[in-house]
Amino acid sequence: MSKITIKDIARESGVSITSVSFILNGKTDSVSKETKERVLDVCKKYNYQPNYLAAALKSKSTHFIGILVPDIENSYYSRILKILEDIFDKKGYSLLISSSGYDLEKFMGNIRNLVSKSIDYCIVIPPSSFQEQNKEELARLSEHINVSFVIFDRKINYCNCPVIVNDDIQGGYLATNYLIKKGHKKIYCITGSRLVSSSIDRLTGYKKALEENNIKYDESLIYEGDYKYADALDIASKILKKDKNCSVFAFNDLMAYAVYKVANELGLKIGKDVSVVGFDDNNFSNLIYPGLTTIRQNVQKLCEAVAEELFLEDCSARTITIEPELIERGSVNDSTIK
Amino acid sequence: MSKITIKDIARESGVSITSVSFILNGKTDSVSKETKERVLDVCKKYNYQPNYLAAALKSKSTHFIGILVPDIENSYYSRILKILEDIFDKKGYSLLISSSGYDLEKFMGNIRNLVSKSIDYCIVIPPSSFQEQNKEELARLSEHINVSFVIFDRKINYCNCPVIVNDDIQGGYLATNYLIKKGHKKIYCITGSRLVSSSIDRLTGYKKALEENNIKYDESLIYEGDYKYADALDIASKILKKDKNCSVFAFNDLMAYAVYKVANELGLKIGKDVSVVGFDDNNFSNLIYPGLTTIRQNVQKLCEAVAEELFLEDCSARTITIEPELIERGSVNDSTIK
DNA sequence: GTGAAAGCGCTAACAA
DNA sequence: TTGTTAGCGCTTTCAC
Repeated sequence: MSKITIKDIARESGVSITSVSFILNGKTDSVSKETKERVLDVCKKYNYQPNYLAAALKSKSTHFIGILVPDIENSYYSRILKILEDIFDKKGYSLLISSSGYDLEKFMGNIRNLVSKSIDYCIVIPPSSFQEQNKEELARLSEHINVSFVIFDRKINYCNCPVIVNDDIQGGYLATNYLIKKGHKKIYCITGSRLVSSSIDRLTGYKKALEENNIKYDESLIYEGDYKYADALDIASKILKKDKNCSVFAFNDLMAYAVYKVANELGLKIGKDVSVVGFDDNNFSNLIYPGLTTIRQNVQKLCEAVAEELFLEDCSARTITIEPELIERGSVNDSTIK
Repeated sequence: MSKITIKDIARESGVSITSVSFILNGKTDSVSKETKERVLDVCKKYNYQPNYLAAALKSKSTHFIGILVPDIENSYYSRILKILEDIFDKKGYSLLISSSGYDLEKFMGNIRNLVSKSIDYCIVIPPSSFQEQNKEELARLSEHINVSFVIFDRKINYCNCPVIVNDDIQGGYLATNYLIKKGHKKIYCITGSRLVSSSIDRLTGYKKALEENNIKYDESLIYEGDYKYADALDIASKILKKDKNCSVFAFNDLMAYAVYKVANELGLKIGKDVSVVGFDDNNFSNLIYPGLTTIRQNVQKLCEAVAEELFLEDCSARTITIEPELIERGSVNDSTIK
């Protein structure tokens, strides 16, 4: 019942604690083979599990990585968590996940909480409400403690740490250019909040594609959404009622689904009457009918970059950008072959 | 830079370590107000964060709760994680999440890993491959260590710990009865693996509803799926090609989406030509067109029950069952008013 | 090749 | 009301 310790193992195998510790930690150069085997046998016999805490206390390394996401339930973040868990598991690290729920207060509290748990590293996806003023607290934290930070998925350039993001400009460009090549010239946008960098960048990419194709940018085609389904429903309704044969670039898949819904209700066919391109490539985008053509961020690469930068332990400010790709499915009609 | 400790605080405020410890832990009865204030000031000044690890090592309680889920990315599990995180956060516990990926080996390895991290409690959602033979190892683990286990979401009655599950029999009954009341008599089923308890129970509920309504059970209407989308596509295709105006009870929403997809491809309308009821109420089921009528497990209640049972620390075997509800949307036609 | 011993930062008797 | 002190289980230096 009572947990057995390294002391018990040492006593049972008739060696010192030191030897047991060495054997368990692979520092086996200075230990005879017989001793090693005997100790290992005893460990197995008693099903000995070293106390991680005590080891961490002494060695100053918990092998815990804290990660702050706005919302675990969001499939985009849960995908990231899964990949990161996989990557770090292989390196012997455990993830301490904290869901800050888009709330800034909770977010800062969660950081403090993680830090007090002696994490070695910290991956931060800040809520969109994260502002310049919070930089200071983050900086103070990382100064007072011995934790390397990395910012992920949000272009925040005023923190003294690496920032890893998707190339949203390129994503916006890819989506728009695809629609143009399919013969669409009048392309509506449903953006996210026009204050957040991802949305700003996607729009920049949109404009770039138009420009390259000599299409004039028309502000009246741009509708500001908030990356949520509900609001996008209203916007889609406005667009489709005005313009039954339109093409829409939704700045995330969720809002693209709203276009599907409204089109269905109006008896319009996606991929024939109306064309939609999304952004994210949610799991569902391949299940829906017709499949949603969308921009896929290279989440795997993004996560690998996070791990790489983190272990560099170089907290100078820099931005790493990962290229997205276009996933072609059936939600866009080809009006060049009409 | 170097982390400051309770010792530093004691020295700076001119009191003993004990007093600081007491003040920080709210055992303030035996400390004068002035001392308390002084110490607190010093703590704030130096931005002191107590070392959680050292405290845990001494007090034998880490306030970590381990949780094993088959797959973080699955929205059903990520929903559970979010709710559990919320519940336990309020009680001052942090979740150590482990994704076992449906693989039994990895699952058992993860349990051992969590245990070595000195978790206080452990919530287990076993992979479906979890078998009687693993009971022993689980039992051995919980014997050698001081961790209370709870099994969640899987009816495994041979472990010596509480089991919290949704009432799948009732769920199956609710879905089937609803279809019957809408005038459907010939109801196809796409089940999960007929070896897992959830699937067995849902089918039991299905039969119960038929019986109550004097409809004969017809084995040829039952198709065994595996809770995945891809396979369900084939099954849906078989069913719909044979029977264009049918009604289907899919044992989860994902497989219901497959019915949508196939119906769309065949030019059949869900909610008019073909009727579907799902199970789970995924986020997406309200976004799809038409909305999917489905069975919603009361995840909140399920999670609350988990917390409650866990803290009871009574590891006697018992099963707690939570009632689901039917969410009516537009995927079933009313053939009584034809 | 092996072991004694110091100490990581904290808690909580016990003493004063 | 406050301080002294003995550990928690482990790592690691240094001596044998």
